[in-house]
Amino acid sequence: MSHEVEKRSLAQYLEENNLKHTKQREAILAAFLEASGHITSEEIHNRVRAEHPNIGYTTVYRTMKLLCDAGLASERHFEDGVTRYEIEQEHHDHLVCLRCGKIIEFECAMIEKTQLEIADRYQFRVLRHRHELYGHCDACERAAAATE
Amino acid sequence: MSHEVEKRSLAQYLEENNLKHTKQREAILAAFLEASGHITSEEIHNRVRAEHPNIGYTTVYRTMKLLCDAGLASERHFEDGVTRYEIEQEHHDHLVCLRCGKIIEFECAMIEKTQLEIADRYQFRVLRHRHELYGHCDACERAAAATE
DNA sequence: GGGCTAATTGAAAATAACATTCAATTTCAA
DNA sequence: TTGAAATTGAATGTTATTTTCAATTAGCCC
Repeated sequence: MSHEVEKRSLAQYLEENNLKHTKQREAILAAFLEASGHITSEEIHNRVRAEHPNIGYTTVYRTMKLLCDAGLASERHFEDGVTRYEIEQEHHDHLVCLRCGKIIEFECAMIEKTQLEIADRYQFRVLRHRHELYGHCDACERAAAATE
Repeated sequence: MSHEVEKRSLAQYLEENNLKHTKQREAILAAFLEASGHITSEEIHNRVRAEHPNIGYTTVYRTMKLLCDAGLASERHFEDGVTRYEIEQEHHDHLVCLRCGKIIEFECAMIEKTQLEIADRYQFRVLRHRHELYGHCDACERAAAATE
């Protein structure tokens, strides 16, 4: 059994908030963690149903919201309008391929630092941020070149 | 009459694409430009109706899409899930206040440059990007402090 | 272990934002 | 002016997400 840390973290959150520990919540957490990031509710639902065929969409939505509140997941809105969830951990930013949808993560301390300087200039207190570069990944760029 | 440049720009786009110049399109463009950025379709619709009570939502949606194609506007998806349009011009990024919704624009050549270096590292071709810092603006931060 | 009560579930219906359809209207080139 | 093609807007369709509500379940108390 993996994801012990996250399971315990969820259990703690449930307990602290007088919420109940259900197999649905456990299953959804597992499915989400196994998928390793940037997953939609629909994808989570599909994965969960493989093991637990009668867990509904609704429960997936609700549970993902709960995982966000619990600090285990966070919502992301890329430019296709569908909400995706990612594992809440060290902050990272994204390269998003507009052709194949591939998502690459990156981090850059220099940019993070510059951001804060800019915010300072406007007396703005930064709580979180998003930084996404949209374009074509290597494979798609080659494919596009080959087609022309 | 202001916004002459944009009007001419739209007229040119319509002509080049064998599209027609209608008063609805002109009115929507004017309402959009007067609003100065980060506006939703609904807000545009409200503004347009003040002058032209029988222009429908549909026409606003379609026209905003057209203005995007024409390069006069561009779509933005902040974290509330509603599409907003902004005037297409020099690229800039955003500070978004989570309390009052205020949106401040900023630019930073250093960050732009660093971005490209990162993309290079992944053989990624950047077509566009978004960079948003979410937090509290000065006024809201003070308000929050006063409440506590 | 059984009872109890509040939390949870899931199917269905509701909502919100946006897209499409289609008949009626309008633009504009000839 | 005319007529074909584009446009409009009301209504309807979609898609993603949320709410409702009756039925079920978790987990404390005995």
